[in-house]
Amino acid sequence: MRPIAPRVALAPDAYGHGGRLRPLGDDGAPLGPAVHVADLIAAVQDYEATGPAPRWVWASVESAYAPLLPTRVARCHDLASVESLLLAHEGRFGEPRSLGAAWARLKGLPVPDDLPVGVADAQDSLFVPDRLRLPAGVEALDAVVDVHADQLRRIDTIADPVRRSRFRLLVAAESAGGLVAGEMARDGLPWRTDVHNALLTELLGPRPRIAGAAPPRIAELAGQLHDALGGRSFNPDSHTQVLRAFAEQGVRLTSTKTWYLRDIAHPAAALLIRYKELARLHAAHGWAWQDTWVHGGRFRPEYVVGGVVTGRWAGRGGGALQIPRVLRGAVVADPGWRLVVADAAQLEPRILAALSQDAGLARSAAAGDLYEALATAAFQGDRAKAKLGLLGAMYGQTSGDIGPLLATLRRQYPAAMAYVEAAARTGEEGGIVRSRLGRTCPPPSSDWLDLTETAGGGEAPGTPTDDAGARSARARGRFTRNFVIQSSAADWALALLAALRRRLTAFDDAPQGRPHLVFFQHDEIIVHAPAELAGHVCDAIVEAAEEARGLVFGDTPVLLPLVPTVAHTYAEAK
DNA sequence: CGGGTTCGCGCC
DNA sequence: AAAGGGCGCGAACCCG
Repeated sequence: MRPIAPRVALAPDAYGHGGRLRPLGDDGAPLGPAVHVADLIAAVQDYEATGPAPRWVWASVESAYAPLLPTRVARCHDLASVESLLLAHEGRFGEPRSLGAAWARLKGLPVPDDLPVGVADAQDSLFVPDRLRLPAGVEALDAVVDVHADQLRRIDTIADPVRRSRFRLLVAAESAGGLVAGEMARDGLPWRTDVHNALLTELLGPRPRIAGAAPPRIAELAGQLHDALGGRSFNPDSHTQVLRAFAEQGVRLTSTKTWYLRDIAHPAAALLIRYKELARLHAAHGWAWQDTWVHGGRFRPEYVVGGVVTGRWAGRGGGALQIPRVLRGAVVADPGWRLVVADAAQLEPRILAALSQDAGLARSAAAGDLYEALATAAFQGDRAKAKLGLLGAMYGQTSGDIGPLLATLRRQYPAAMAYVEAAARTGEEGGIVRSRLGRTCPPPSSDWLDLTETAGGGEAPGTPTDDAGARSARARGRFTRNFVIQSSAADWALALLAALRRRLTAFDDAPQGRPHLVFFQHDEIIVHAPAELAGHVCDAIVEAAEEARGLVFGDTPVLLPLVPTVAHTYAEAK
């Protein structure tokens, strides 16, 4: 018999199917000795099935959860993810986050760098245990126990009880995100290669027999482009050659950006726009992409939880978070199954309303269409202006005719505007800002010039150095201004994912099959579910969104609606 | 020749 | 319709 424990530290063996476990209390202190089990999956299943499921404490999803899948666990504490959150919170942004690095810091030993991401996938010589970066002779489980206790202690040092409990929520949500990411990477997104091929053939012509050859439609456009620009041969993919070809026709371009080309009267401009569209589709999501990334009817990208400083996820390989709209018809539910697609409408302005507690903006955010309500209240019913102004306020836009819109917002929604402007000022002055749950932005660094040096350098106003310093200060102000909103939106989305994942486990034993998350992109999710359960999944989504709102923002009138649609294909849902 | 940078565009 | 924030990625390009 095993002891009941609120937490269990887990470390798989370097080889084989066994591993070591150690029961822990909620304070991280061991409740008993470490035990070795020959069958780690069976041991984990036993814990999960009998008694309250513990919180598994492990080095990382990659090292500990991936080997367990498809066995699922209810909750975990992911040391690598939490180490990142804590380091940033402590003002030590970017230090190595592996178990070995955290352990070495704790013991006052030289800290190893993290291995670059993706290396283990490319090189067989790098086993998962090596990625932990522990010195030889140190038991992984002992390091897990020590680092975990230290992390709990560091969390406890957050003095303000509200901030401390929010940070604990962030830790739990980030860890749950790791579970979701691991599961989604394994399950994959349903992807119909026949539909994808039909779409490609329709747009590009038949797949070229010779690898590397341009598809017919692209070759044809390249020919027309040459003819339109004087017949001289040039590479339409080359920025500089395109500029030169246009110049030879007497058209001086400063850029080959699509939006810029739209205003160019020369007939070659429209051809180039179309060429670029199709060439990009072919290069980024064409047949070669499909060969690499789609197998067995599933697109299997990797997700990197917390891969973006704001807490958004990043993708690794395959452009998981950039599926082009024209290809969304290829995402099709299996026969007898449905896609439940849900996205959070107008999430970021709603997050601003909740963060700033601006009474007027909150009233608008209590409505179904925030921009419409905002327009009625302050912009004479002009929805476009309301949207433009609010987006400009959140992103720090200064150009265009936005000045009067910002002035209106400042007058009508002083608390909301003060909130983003305070964040911008903090960033300009070199300070740091945090999300609602405590995710911390990076300090000024190589990306932004050293502001203090510029400010204190005795430069006269108007010198080039001063201009550059001021420009970079404003750039960082725009970053921190957006950070507080984008990262708090990510907090909510992460809490939502965790809540939804937990609700979906209620259907784990459904005879038709288990509904599962197959896609997550910032403010949008897709659940693949048996048709009979799609309605229940919709309910679970709505409830999870509501739970996340309460967890992250407490009692707020601001709605953060997540609207589910049941569909056969992703394209249909939008 | 390979690695790093720039540009442009896909997504939110 | 773009512009402000955040990304990944591919092709071209630059450099040692």
